[in-house]
Amino acid sequence: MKQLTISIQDYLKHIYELTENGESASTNALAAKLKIKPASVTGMIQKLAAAKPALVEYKKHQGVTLTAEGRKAALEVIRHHRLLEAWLVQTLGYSWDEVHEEAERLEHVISEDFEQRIADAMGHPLRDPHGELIPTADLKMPLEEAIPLASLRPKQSGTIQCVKAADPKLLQYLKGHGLVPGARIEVQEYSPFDHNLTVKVANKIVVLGLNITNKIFIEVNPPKTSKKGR
Amino acid sequence: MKQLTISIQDYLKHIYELTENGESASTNALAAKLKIKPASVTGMIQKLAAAKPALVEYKKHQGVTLTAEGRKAALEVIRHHRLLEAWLVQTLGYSWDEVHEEAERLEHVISEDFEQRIADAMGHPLRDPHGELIPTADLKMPLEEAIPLASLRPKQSGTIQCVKAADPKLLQYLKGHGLVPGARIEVQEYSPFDHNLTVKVANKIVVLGLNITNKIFIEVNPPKTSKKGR
DNA sequence: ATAATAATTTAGGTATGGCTAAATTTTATT
DNA sequence: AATAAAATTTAGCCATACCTAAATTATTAT
Repeated sequence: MKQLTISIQDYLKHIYELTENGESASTNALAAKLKIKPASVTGMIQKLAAAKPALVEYKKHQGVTLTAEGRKAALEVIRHHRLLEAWLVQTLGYSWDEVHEEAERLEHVISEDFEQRIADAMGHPLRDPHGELIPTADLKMPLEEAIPLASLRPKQSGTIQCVKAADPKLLQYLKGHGLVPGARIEVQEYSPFDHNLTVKVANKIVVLGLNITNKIFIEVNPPKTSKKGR
Repeated sequence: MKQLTISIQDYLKHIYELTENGESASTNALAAKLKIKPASVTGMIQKLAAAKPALVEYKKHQGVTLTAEGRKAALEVIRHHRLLEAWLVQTLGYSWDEVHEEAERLEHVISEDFEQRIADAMGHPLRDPHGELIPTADLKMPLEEAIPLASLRPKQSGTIQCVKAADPKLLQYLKGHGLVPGARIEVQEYSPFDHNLTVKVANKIVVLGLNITNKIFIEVNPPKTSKKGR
């Protein structure tokens, strides 16, 4: 497979993220995510669909999905990104709200050799500093067991696995409340009208809106049934 | 100063290297170094000379030199490159013949923040793994005291400071003979016709041609005069 | 000094990957 | 079903940075 341009790598990565839920990625959504105009997106996806091994599946007015080829390429970029984030945090003391931007540029230029060296150096981590799963070296995405905090209800508890956010301000805010991967969390109240959740983390009580609870992913503790063990 | 394209950064870096000796860089030499056609170089240097703060000084058919602006930009890239080489060798176990290519791509995308973090982490090294001087944070190139091995004659001795070579094969060869920065070296014979030097390094004798002795830079020991101290 | 050669520049072309404005579809509303 | 609104595509432009071929200028040799 030939070397893809940085631009194409970016398209594929963002298409991957938009299609993770199984839906196809719309021109507009892609344009918004890439911060370019929709018309430019149309041009590029036509090119990606026409490529010799097609990288995307595309029919006019129906959005795009990745082909197997395209997905491989996307996972390669995502693997680079997440390994880099982990590595920058571990070895250069970046905080989790600073790494994204740096990794965003480095992900396109590091060699496979570099990728392997940092993966080895870190002992092949499963997740990046935000808790996002890192695609394996053979480019398969591990299965995510965690579910959105938004789907939990009072009495349920678990451990934060992943925080899907990039905005530095938000990340700083979350860290300030102890809402980081590894933290244990317990839902205390649910407000059905605004979908706010009152939760306990780090021995403190916080009320979180849907905007936030949708971005925090939890591995849920088994419900305590009548006190017989398992 | 606005952000320069990768292409422009590369031009400036190579112009810097070609003009270190004080001469101007010819279109042809630049083209050879950049591995592009001379016609393309002409176009670009015209653009660089016409830039709002001019980056190069250029008169038709007379080659280019850097302006103060251009030199700053070149030194920034070179600082990135050399810090990265040192960093990759120190933390990821790259060997000195492997780092160049990787640094070549990374140098254009790392942030100033990244630059500072690795410089701090390494304690602000003076030289990279080849012994090349690293421009300071305020973009001044330290003065090189070392002189080419080619200019030494029998009885002279010194320490290798720098090996100006990028070709991996050559670098491996040199390392195999102990011709690395820090090694002590003593000239034993000089052959005036082919300019070969017979030298002693690491307790072994090697004969080196001008191609090599021009690339190894030595900090010379003071001559042993009659045995009175200094 | 002239001719041959080498170096450099000009002219015109290509591929990438953006943009705007206008045309077309699709979707939603009445 | 007709129309309004939104999404998408087409068409035509622009900048970057490379290329080839031809023209020009410099340099070198006779």
